[in-house]
Amino acid sequence: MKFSTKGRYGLRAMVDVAVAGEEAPVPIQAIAKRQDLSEKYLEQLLGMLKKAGLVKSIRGNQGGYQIEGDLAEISVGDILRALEGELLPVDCAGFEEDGACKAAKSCVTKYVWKRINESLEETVNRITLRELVEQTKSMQAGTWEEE
Amino acid sequence: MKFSTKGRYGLRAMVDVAVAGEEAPVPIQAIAKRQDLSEKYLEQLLGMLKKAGLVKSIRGNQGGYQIEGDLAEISVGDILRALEGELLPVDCAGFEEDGACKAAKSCVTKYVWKRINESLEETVNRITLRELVEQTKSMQAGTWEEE
DNA sequence: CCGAATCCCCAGCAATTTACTATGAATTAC
DNA sequence: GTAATTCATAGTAAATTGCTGGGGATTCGG
Repeated sequence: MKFSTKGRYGLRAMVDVAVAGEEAPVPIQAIAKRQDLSEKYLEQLLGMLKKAGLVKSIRGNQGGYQIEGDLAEISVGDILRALEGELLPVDCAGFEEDGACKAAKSCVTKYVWKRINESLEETVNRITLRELVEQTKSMQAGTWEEE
Repeated sequence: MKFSTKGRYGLRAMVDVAVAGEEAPVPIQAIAKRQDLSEKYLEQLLGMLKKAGLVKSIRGNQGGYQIEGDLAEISVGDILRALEGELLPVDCAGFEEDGACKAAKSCVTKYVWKRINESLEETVNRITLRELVEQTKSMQAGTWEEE
């Protein structure tokens, strides 16, 4: 029950692009350097984020990535789903109705997974990229205090 | 971001033992048959649950497993932690203070993981084994309706 | 139009984890 | 004593993770 590096690095990359890319597009190299991540690996993650419509890319010299759309309308859930796939903690749980699990009929654990999933979704969908950007800026400005 | 079969099968096994083991101890074979799981694999899972103090075992003929302690005081969180280890979605997140992550100082994603973790913990700690047992019994009796 | 800086795509691969299976010993009821 | 159990440890095939590498396509600046 862990997020992989895809989710972890990718979220950091998104925040980085959002903070650094308000004017010019942000090249992978710059993200890699600031976040201390592999360029090649970041390439893949940004590819996923692009396919999900969360960033746009500008090719060629002076190119790079920028956030696609409104910071306030991109949630952490969107980002993590793009990188990790559906966040469902298990495959059964009635999300796909047909018999993944023989015992489904009298299997109460299904409801457990459902509840876990709901609370997870609610949490990640409620946090927006905009919040994270603002918080990052305050931290960098020194006006942020550990909560 | 998925639970492994350890968590999924193990939780089902716990419910099974709780429901079937009110009088006599429940042998692995019986759990395996009812839940359609491998005996050998279940052996391992029950070993973990025992080490965590959630079940007790009676060896020898007529032996098997029983829940250790009060159903109302065993939470799904206890069970999943015994099987999956800590549920933390990532390694950083300030749960272990020292520098797992270079960027920690200005890394806002830490707070994201913290919030996810809190909501997950709250959910799993709130569901008790007792609830699951009661729900299972109603389902088996036919007095349970899909919600 | 050239060359450097970019993104883009796909293949490969070592290490780790997962989900078991196998073997055999120790214990206990009858 | 024998059959039914738990217990402990080891092995292992398949999948997943976390990258690395090669080579191409695109674009800007001069």
